[in-house]
This record gives sequence, C-alpha cells and structure tokens, in this order.
Amino acid sequence: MVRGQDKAGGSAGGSRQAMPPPSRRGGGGRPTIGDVAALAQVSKATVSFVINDRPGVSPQARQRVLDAIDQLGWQPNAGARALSTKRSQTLGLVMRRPPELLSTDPFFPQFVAGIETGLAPLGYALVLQVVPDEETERQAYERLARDGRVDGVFLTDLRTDDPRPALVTELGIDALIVGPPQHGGQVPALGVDDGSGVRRAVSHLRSLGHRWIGHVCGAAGFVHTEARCDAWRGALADAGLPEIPPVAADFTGAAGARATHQLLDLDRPPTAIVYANDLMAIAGITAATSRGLRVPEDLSVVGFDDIPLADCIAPPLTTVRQDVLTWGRAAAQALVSLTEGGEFQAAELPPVEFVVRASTAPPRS
Amino acid sequence: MVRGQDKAGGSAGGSRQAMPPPSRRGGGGRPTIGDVAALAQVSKATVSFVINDRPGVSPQARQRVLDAIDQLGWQPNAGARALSTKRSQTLGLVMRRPPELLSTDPFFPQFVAGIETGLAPLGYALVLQVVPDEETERQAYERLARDGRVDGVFLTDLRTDDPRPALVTELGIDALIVGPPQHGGQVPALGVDDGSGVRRAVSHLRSLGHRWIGHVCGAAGFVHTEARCDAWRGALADAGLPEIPPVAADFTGAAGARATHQLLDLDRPPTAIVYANDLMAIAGITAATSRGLRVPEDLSVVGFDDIPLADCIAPPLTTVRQDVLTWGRAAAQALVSLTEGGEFQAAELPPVEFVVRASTAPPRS
DNA sequence: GAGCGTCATCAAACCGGTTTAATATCTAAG
DNA sequence: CTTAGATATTAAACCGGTTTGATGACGCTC
Repeated sequence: MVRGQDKAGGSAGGSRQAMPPPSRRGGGGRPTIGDVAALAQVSKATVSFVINDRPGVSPQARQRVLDAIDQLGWQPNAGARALSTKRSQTLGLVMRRPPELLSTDPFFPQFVAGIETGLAPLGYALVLQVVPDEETERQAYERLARDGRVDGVFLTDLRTDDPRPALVTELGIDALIVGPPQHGGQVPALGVDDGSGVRRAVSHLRSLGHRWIGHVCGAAGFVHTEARCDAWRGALADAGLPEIPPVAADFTGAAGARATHQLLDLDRPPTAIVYANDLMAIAGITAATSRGLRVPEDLSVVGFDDIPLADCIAPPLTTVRQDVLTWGRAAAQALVSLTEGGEFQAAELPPVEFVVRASTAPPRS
Repeated sequence: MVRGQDKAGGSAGGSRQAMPPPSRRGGGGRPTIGDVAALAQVSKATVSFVINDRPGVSPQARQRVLDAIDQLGWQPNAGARALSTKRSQTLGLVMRRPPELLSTDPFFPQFVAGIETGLAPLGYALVLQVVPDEETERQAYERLARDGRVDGVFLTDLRTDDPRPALVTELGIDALIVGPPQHGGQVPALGVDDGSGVRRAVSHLRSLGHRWIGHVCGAAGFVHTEARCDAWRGALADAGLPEIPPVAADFTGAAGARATHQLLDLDRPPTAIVYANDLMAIAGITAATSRGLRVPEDLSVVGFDDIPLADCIAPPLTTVRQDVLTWGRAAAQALVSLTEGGEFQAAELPPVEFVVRASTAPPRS
C-alpha cells in the first residue's frame, strides 16, 4: 500500500487551499507524524519542530500542527520503537497504589519476580510503572499503548467496575487480568481461586470445633476482596455455621487491630478470626493479646499470604499460602503467547496451600 | 562521515578474495549489522537471515556471518531502538536475588516506587529484571547495554568486590550506584549513611544504660552489611563500650533467631541487641521470649527498616527508618541527569530516622 | 544445448521521528 | 530597484534491522 509522503508537490507558499483530507490508515494503526503533517498541510519536519518546541515555526503553522495532533490523538512514537517488527518484546505492569503502601504487600515483589522468571527465557523485558491514582493510571496505560513501548500489559488489583478492561480493549492492546475472570470476559484472566483458601481456613477451624468465626476482609472495592468475602460467606453457609458480619479493613496493621477489637467487643465474640492478609492477622494477634486473650487458647487466628514473618512470631501463624512466583511466571507466559499468537489458554496454577502452624487450636469451652 | 553500504559493487559470486577490513566506527558506538555484513563479505540481509535462523543461507556464508558476529560482539539492536535520538528514555534496574527471597525485603518495592515517582514526571520508564545469579546478572547488564534498551542502570545491593562497576564502565553505559560511594569511584553513587542509623541505635541504648550490646549483621559480602558492621564497631569504640563479636546472619527470620540464641548463650549475654533488619529483630524477640526473657525488660531490641509490621507486634519495635521513597526518587533524578547532561551532583538525602517504640528500655540490673 | 526449476544472494524499500541543507519569502539597507 | 540578511519552510538523508523482489548460478531433463 502506498502512503502519501509528506506534502504533495507544487510550489510552496502562496495561497493555502483546502484539500481533501489525506486518507488515514485504516483500522487499529496509530496515527503517525506523517498523518499529522498531511492533516496540518505541513511537512513532517515542521511537526517535529513543533512538538520539540524548536524555533522556526510560524504561530499559524504551529497551531495547525497542534490542532492536527490533538485531532488525531497522536503522540510521538518513542524512538520509532521496535521499528520493523512492530514488536517491542516488552510487557508492561502498572501498579496503582499509594507508593508508601507498596511495601506492606508481599504480592508485588514476588509476582514481579515470577513474571521475570517467565519473561527472561523468552527474551522479553518488563517495564514497570507505579501510579498514585486512577487518572495517572489511565494516562500510563494510554502512553504505554500509544507509543508502542509494550506488546501487552498486566492488569492487577482489579476493582469492581474497574475501567481498565474497557480501556485496554479500546486502546487495542493485549492485556491479561491477574485474578479471577471478569464478568464481561472481554479480557482474558489468569488467577488462582482465592475462595478455596478461605474455604480451607473455615473447614480447618470447623474441624477444630469452632462454630462462631469472624472475618476481617481487605480493602473494599477490590475484586479479590469481594471474592474472599463471598467465599467466606459461602463456606460458613455450607458448613451450617452462623455468620458474623465481616468487618471491613484495608490490609494495614492498624486497620487489622481496629477490626479485631471490633469483633472482640461483640456481645458474643468469635472464637476464631480469619484475616484477609497476614499483616492484619499479626496485628490482630497483638491486639487480642493486649486484651489479655491468649492465642490460640482463647482465640484462633488464620492469616493469608504466608509472609516470611508468619513463621517468626509467637505463635507462628496458620495461614494460606499462594505460589505467587509460579502465578507470575504463568501470567508472563500467557501474556506473551497472547501477544504473539493471539491464542490464550489458561495455564494450570498450583492450588493454594493451607499452612497449619500454632495460631489455631480447639476453642476453649 | 560516510559508512560503507553493504558489499562493495562488482559481480556477485565468483572468487572471494581477502579484502582490507572495512573501517569500524570509532569510539563507543556498538557494531551494526552493516559492520557484520561487511566483515563477513555478505549483505545485511544475509546477516539478518542468519541471526533469525531463516533458510536460504549456505553453511559457508552462515559460518562467516556467525564468526563476524562473534568477532564484533554484535547483537541485534532491539527494534532499531530509540532510532534517531539514540535515547530510549528508559532506565534499567537489575535485581540479583533468589526470587523467593524478594518478598522479605521492604527495600525493593519502596525503592521501585520512589524511582517511579522520580521518573514519571520526566517521561522516563523503568525496565526491571530479576536475576538469580551472577552469570545471569552479567548477561542482563550486557543485553541492556548492547541493545540500547536503557539509557542507564541502577546498581543496587553492591557487594564487596562487585564486578558491576567495572562492567558498566567497560560497557560504556551510565550507571548509578545505590548506596555509599565505592573505593574506585569510577561510578557515581547516591546513598544514605547507613552507619548513622547504627550509631543512633548504639547511642540510644547507651543512654538507657546498656553497656554490653550485641549485633546481628546481615548477609556477608554486601557493602551495606560491612558498612553497618563497621559503624557498629566504631560506635562502640567511640562510646567506650566493649565489643561482642557481631554474629553473621543473612536477613532471614530463621537466621535472626539462630543468631539471637547464639548471643544469649554467651557466658555473659548482652542486655541489648541491634539487628541489621526488622525481620531478624522480630524473630529475635520471639526467640528471646521463647527462652523466658521479656522484651524490653530483660533484653532490648533494635531493628532496621521500620517495616509496616514493626508497629503491630508486641512490643512495638524500636528501629531505624530510612526514607527509601525519597532515596529512590533522588536516584532516579540523578541518573536521568547523568544520562542527559553527563553532570552528576549528589542530591541531599534525608537522614535516617530513629524511631523509639517499646522494644528498648533500661537494662535490668 | 535449450529450457526449466531450485537455491543462494543481495539491492532496495520500509518502519517513523530527527536533523540537515537547501530553497522560498520577506524586510531593510544601499 | 537591487542586494544582503533574516526567517519560514520542506525535501531528503538518516538511524539500524527486516522483508521483498529480482538476479544469477547451478543441476537436471528432454
């Protein structure tokens, strides 16, 4: 296919007449500097001068170029990226999270390491972005997609009504949701069954004799938080146990302690509590201990994650362990195969592991 | 400067005579497919076929190309990267660490987040690699440098006699050491004074009345481990306190517990222990408690890092907090300015903060 | 020995911004 | 009115791999 090369011939200058708009490339291709130049009726060089803020451009031409850029939604392709192949051999991971909260989460580093072990043998690289809010997040994905820096992106920490599945579909970039499949199902997903861990915890506690079990869930609005909460309700119902309303927290130690006190302040406090992560569980143990309760004699505690510290505290924490490393590796392989062949087959992930330590025991009475 | 374009004219085939080797580009430029083609006396296309394992190349030509590639140390530039500018607007971070150990470290995610907050406003991206061993690490840097994927790299977790400063100098890529300046001083460095935190800890314990203080240091071979150990010795000497030989550990909870028992098994056990990180300190508290000691009444404990959990355990951990986020941001800005202007001026970093909580108290007697 | 098919080889075009060098236009001075 | 100088403008080359289309060499058959 022939594409118009710069401005059509004829004497420069003179009167500028309206021309039929040059044909845009069809389909999903992003606009180019040539498209902008054609639309603005200038040369590519002038467009380049404008976007690089170089002198030698008349205000009129500059404005036409700016308008054209705006109209086409164009932005310079980072370094005529991955020039011939159109493939950058690079995947993107955007984390939306307040930076100061990142270190509370054992998931992130493990998952990144897992991605890397999956990507390295395939010759792929990973570009990482950490953004503070939704607006920045959106911009990050748009930039990543438009300048062709990545062949595909991971979507983590999906929220209920998350705009990103629609966004990546609109941008036309390959994406993989890290977590359970979404309702719409537009974007492929790869995730372990969060619920099975919770069910294992409930069944463990029930077999110990617990009948009155509380739950401290994670930050509201996250898909996996809802999933775990639902699983908890389901597990209780299946076991024929009564339900204490789950207490909302946000994965931080402070919130975990607060939620624990809230549960223990009930007229009939639970004999066991399942937490949505280890950090809150450990804070919960400390909170319970400070009230004179002994763990596990007076209160059984189950965490989630199996952070390295879970084994180092007193009592060692009974918890749910996910093989995040393997998960990350599988996700990497799945996304690469998606961007290369278009085919996606959900890999088999190892099931969550239930690690029984010493923070759970039969209830007192 | 004119560069030889493909094979010089003349009829193809026929006798192959030795030609004077085509002039290589001078200086720091990496060799190109054209250089390889000229040296192998084939066209660029043939080289491309060879390196892409496509059919249609005679064994002889293939071998000559492979030899030429080998001789020049050439590898294909990833996508004619950052084509005109020669700048990828991307920085690289290579973490050499067993993937399963990554989540023990609060430094990594915080630092990455800090880099990102520094990089995002400048329009830079970060590519991340996690490698398991030194060989892979070296390869990672070489690839990153040769295919021009990054403009510069961060060097973290520097070891004594680390090969990387020499490596990046040899590869001719900009680099920034994250940590105290190195002896050679070839590569600029940006780091907080690890020692001051240790000195603060010792001075705090001394003012409480402790005279017999132990130290559990981190994994051997790391520059910052040595720095903290040296600082500890210096602080003891300055304070006129006797020195218990520091116990080597490796930053894991298990090692922290082991080292703690080792210190408490001494004929005259210390009344306070300073740990090289919080994880070991918390494991140490648990170990001491399991021996019937109370913290802080019978043993004072000081950690390092101020992980989110430090505040959630009993007793809350007295520890040294570094502003890793700010550090990462400053490192990002410094490395960008280095790659862009060549100038490096060490930014001012906030000093470490000493957080007094409840794991330290005056000694018993 | 002409005709055909196969295979190795390479010149040239291409990807999309950047930069150079040359041209066109305009103003001010002579 | 001519000319020098400044300014606006753009065609073309360039960066470095990839791919195409064409050419040439060779072996085989009739």
